[in-house]
Amino acid sequence: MENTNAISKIQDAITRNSELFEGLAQLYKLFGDASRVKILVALTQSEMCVTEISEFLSITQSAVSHQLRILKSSNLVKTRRDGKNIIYSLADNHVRTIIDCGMEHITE
Amino acid sequence: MENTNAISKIQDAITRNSELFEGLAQLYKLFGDASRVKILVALTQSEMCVTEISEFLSITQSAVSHQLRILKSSNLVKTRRDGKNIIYSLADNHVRTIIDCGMEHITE
DNA sequence: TGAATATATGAACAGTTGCTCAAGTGTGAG
DNA sequence: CTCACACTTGAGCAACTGTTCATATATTCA
Repeated sequence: MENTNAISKIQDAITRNSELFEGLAQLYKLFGDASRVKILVALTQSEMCVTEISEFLSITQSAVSHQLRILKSSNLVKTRRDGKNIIYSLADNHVRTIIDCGMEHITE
Repeated sequence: MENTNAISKIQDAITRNSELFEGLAQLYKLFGDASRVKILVALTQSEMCVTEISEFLSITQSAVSHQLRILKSSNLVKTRRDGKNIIYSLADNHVRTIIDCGMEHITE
């Protein structure tokens, strides 16, 4: 049964790299919420402060702040202070790539 | 304030395409679970039946079946029957691309 | 310093998710 | 037909998520 054998090699590989795929799922979970995706998409275009973001999402500033905290602690966005404002921007270019990748699947 | 104006254009664009980004989030939600990611990764290597999948995930065959139903109704996987078995495979190549895309972010 | 603005944080709560268990459907072998 | 095997389905439930509300912190300006 060489076919079954090939499959058990795949299964082994996945079992061995279990943590890696859990990390992958964890990453995708961040993109799996409409508010967060919209925030990230907005930030691909320009850096923004919290108030600006909460203006176009129909959720409170508090909710935006909660989401931004999640995105920041996952290193998808970074911050800098500008007077009273805290300006959020993408931490790296992977975010753009990942969004584009998903968009391609959807808009086909 | 031309900068604020630029930002409100971004905000408009996101508000107008709101449904699109909700779809994007919906897509990523599918990849946002370790069991599902592992299933999808396995299927990038070879088609497999339900029992084979449940062998390397430490969850019951029933749980696998539930997840496969989600993946199938979202058109990420397709099925064919072979005797008593139902063989699952990827519905298209976007799944591979999306997984690769995420892996690149993680393994840096 | 005190008021106003911008953001963060914690508690609480409704909605969702992924699992298990039990029971069901479908297929092939004897 | 009946039994065994492969898979599906629905109910139930514990855990998790995203939001709101109330409150706290930080900065600027008068």
